[in-house]
Amino acid sequence: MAPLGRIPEATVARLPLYLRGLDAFPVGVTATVSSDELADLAGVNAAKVRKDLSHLGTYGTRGVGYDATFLRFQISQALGVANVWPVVVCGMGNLGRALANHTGFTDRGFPVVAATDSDPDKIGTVVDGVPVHAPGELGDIVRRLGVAIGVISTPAEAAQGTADALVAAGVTSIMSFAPTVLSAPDEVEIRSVDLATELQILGFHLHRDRIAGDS
Amino acid sequence: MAPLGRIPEATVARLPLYLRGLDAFPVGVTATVSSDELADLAGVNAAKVRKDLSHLGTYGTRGVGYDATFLRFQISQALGVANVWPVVVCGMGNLGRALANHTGFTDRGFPVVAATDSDPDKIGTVVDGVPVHAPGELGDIVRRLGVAIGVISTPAEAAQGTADALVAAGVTSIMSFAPTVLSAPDEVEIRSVDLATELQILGFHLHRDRIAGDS
DNA sequence: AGTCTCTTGTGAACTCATGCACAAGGTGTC
DNA sequence: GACACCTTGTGCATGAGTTCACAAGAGACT
Repeated sequence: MAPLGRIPEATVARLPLYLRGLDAFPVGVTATVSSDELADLAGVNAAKVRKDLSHLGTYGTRGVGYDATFLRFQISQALGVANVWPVVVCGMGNLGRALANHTGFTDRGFPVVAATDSDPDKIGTVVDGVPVHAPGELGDIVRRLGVAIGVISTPAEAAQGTADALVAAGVTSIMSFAPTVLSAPDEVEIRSVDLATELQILGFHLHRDRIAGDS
Repeated sequence: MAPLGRIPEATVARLPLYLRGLDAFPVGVTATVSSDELADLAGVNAAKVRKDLSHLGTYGTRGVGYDATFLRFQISQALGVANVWPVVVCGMGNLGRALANHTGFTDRGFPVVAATDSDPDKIGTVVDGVPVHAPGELGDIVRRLGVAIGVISTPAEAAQGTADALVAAGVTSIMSFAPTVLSAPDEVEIRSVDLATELQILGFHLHRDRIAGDS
């Protein structure tokens, strides 16, 4: 009903999952997919799928399901997948190098076009096709290569400075792996992924289960 | 008031952030921290901090704040941080290698004690102190080394098989980086982190802002 | 046409989480 | 001891997100 109202954050976070699930259907072949099937493919439940898709104004066919091709188009449209957003990786440690070389990024429209690192031995080299520059050149890189997203994989101490440099260069989307809080203007979108924190959450449940077992 | 009731999931997810924030206070020195300060350190607001801590039955002192040392102890207790949970990394590609070598894991009580990979050239080698085994040995590794958590950093195609093997070996906590949905029994806790999905969410906002700008 | 079966789209209840606002209860000062 | 000043702990209102349940439609078969 709402052709393009505000899409809830929770829905936005699931749209990529649906898109990923639709990869199970070959392109060019007409096929229909029900909310039930898509729910399985995305790992959520059917009611959520239907409500989420209703926010896109996507119309499935009652009694039949959704046309897989058209649905893919609709979700791609909403997510802006057609765009290509160049990425710069800041901090070429173990994690940074893995990210720079991550094929899943380029495949989905997020080519890593450059990297920065403070190690003089790395500056000027090309790692897996990605040129490594000095942190001071960040502003220049962003402007020259049209970088839209900055990935921070520096040590925690350097993270805020890196974020500041990215913001100063006009980057408004940041994904950080540094285990620290970053401050930035409101218009800058920051997604923070702390791997150790994720493990601690798993650890909490293990701990709880063990206590529950000791009865 | 509630010495140990059920702690809401949202609170559990923030406890590691508080713990991380408390690192700003030196151990052994008595210091007090207010909910306001801790909120800044963890990147949330003060009301949330107080409500979260109230779930632990933690008592701060009105007019003063929380004793940093005691608070650290309380949160550590709740999270079960005293325990050490050995981790096995499945899939030693770029990402797997970075994870196996990630100091943040060992530092927080999650030592990577072994890894698996299907590449015959890697099997039998030791990468950054972590021995690499064949996937078939997974069950044996888990039992022998007391592995509590499995990290899946294999390609998507191999992820489900790896998860099945982990579950069969008795692992009930899995962290997956594979871009696919994993199925497992209910008692198994799975945390899925898809890096490309995270970028797509950032991309959505960039896309939206660009459209909003074109007016 | 009528009926049966299927699946969407959505109103409504419900759960979970957030944020406000303030009383309760400490500390320190005069 | 009284008073001023803090900061916690929490009741309550608000909001976001999830789930249920079912009417409304679309196709298929007779």
